Amino acid sequence: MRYSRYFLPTLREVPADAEVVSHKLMLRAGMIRRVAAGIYDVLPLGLRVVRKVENIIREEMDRAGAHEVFLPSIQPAELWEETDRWNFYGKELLRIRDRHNREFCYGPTHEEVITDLVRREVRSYRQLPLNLYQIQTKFRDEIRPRFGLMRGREFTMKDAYSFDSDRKGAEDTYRAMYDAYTAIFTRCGLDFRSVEADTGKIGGSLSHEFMVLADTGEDRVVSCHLCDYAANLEMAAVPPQGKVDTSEPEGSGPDRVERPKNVATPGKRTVEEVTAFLGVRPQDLLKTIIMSGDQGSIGVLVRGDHEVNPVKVRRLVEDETLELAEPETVEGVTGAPIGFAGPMGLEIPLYADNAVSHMRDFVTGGNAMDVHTTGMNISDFEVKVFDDLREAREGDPCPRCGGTLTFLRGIEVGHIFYLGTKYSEAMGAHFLDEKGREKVIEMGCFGIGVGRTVAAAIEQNHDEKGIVWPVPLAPFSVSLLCLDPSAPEVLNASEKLYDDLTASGVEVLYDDREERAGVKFNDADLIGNPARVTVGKRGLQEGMAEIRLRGTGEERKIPLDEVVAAVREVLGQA
RNA sequence: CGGGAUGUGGCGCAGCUUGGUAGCGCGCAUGGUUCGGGACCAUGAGGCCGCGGGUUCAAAUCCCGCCAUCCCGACCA
Repeated sequence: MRYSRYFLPTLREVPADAEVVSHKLMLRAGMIRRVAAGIYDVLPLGLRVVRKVENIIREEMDRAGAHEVFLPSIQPAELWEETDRWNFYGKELLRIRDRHNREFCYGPTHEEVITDLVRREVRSYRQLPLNLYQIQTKFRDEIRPRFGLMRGREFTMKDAYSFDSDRKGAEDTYRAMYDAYTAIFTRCGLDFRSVEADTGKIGGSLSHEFMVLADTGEDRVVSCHLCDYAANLEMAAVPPQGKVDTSEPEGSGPDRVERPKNVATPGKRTVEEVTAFLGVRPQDLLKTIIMSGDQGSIGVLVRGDHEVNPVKVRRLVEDETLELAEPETVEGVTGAPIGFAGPMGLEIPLYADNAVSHMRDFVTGGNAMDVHTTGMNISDFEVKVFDDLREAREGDPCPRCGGTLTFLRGIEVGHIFYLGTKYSEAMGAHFLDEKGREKVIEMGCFGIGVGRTVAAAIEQNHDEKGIVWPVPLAPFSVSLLCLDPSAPEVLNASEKLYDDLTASGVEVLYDDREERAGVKFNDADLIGNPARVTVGKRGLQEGMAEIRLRGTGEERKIPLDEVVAAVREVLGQA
């Protein structure tokens, strides 16, 4: 591609509304432009990268036996009413009406549409298993779009939906997709981990996320330093330390040494304030967190130095709607403003983290303004269930092998789910098995954020000068710089190299512009193609061009007629 | 949705406090000199100052309303 005829508007200065590096660099490198909040134009250079990711995905999905389809972006409300998601998906679902005033939405995901297709066409076990995927634009009206393609409202996603005749088949499919995802992100040249994940609103019971590791990632990942255990922080299990122990403390009963005693703690609400004021350690304090949801309010008890993990609570209580309670709710339940809640005398069910069972003579809120209670013990209130309810911390033991957990940051680029029959049941997707019995189809769904993968690749691979593309994702393999197009010998040598490289199948961005050398060098660094070939008067006097690697900065002089071979060699190993 | 901030040529910003009809850097165009890491000189094009209303002889500047965008929290690929 001749730069002089290409649409590649690079920017010297960073637009003020970009925050993260990938967003800044995609704007500066002329890959994307903003149209509205969370909605972008993808320019030719950006599209080349997007296509590389898509093609890798296609090849691996096809290899895994999936078939590509193209589904509507506009979907009728009736389908969403069948699964009740028309009600539950909330404001994130962009709803629209057509001229007949019929209700539609712009698809944020395609379970309904695909299940509708399959239920109409599949009636025999002989047609299963079936795995259909799409690479298309979806729209989620995010509360807060940000970070460019990382979290847009309109975005390109690969979604695969699998249909199996039984649970075992579905699990086989799940494993096949897991392997395909591993192959995809490996081929993209990215440093990633697969982690155990929460299934969230999509539902289902088995789930992994694929995380590209980057310090700037929004997600926290825990990983064992000994075994291959890895999980999203919100999923990371904390093994109980010793047996859950709710025995009475020594000297219990009427002649117990410590009795609950109220103390004045004016204005002391946080763990730090209370422990400092009373001169106790954070682990001697019991935090009482009020959560409320559709099924009412509950109290969650964790040690003062621990944090509640809401995902674990929701799963234990089986109420997906549980959230941290509003201040008014807390006052209603405890009779005190936030900061003074305690378990004693509360009339809501109490769930406690395992570690709480080992606490003795601790401090809690006094359920009254400016009051805390000391000398508390578990026998002073009734805990419904002890379970793992807290967030894992760096240094916690691994739930699988007893190793030590470390924390990483990652960007979620893929998510795979075993769905079970949630959608097939709601929508009546049945088939007849070999014995003629009607059964419900087992489903799975498997997503990859294409644009986000591109952004994540940049987050993981850049320096102060610009992008440093992994070879498989680079828009072009080589930036060929003609430093002096007005000098015939330089121009001729450059043109010949461009022709030769192109003829040998190398993707070349040929900078033939009338620009100063510095401009070309800087644009090449910004765009980040893996190799750079420079042709200038200086080298040409010795019959040489220079070849330089974007990643390492390694540079060599190569005789003109050996450049093509050298480039191919370098790309193979870069 | 709550909290914070910002809207001025394509990009980055100043001007606003103290109203007098818009300026700087980059980019763009033309000519010249340059030419291996974002050149220099000269000339020039380009702006409903986010939108609407109000105050005033006069509004980018003061007042009111709206819109848009960005940042921090709850969602997700």
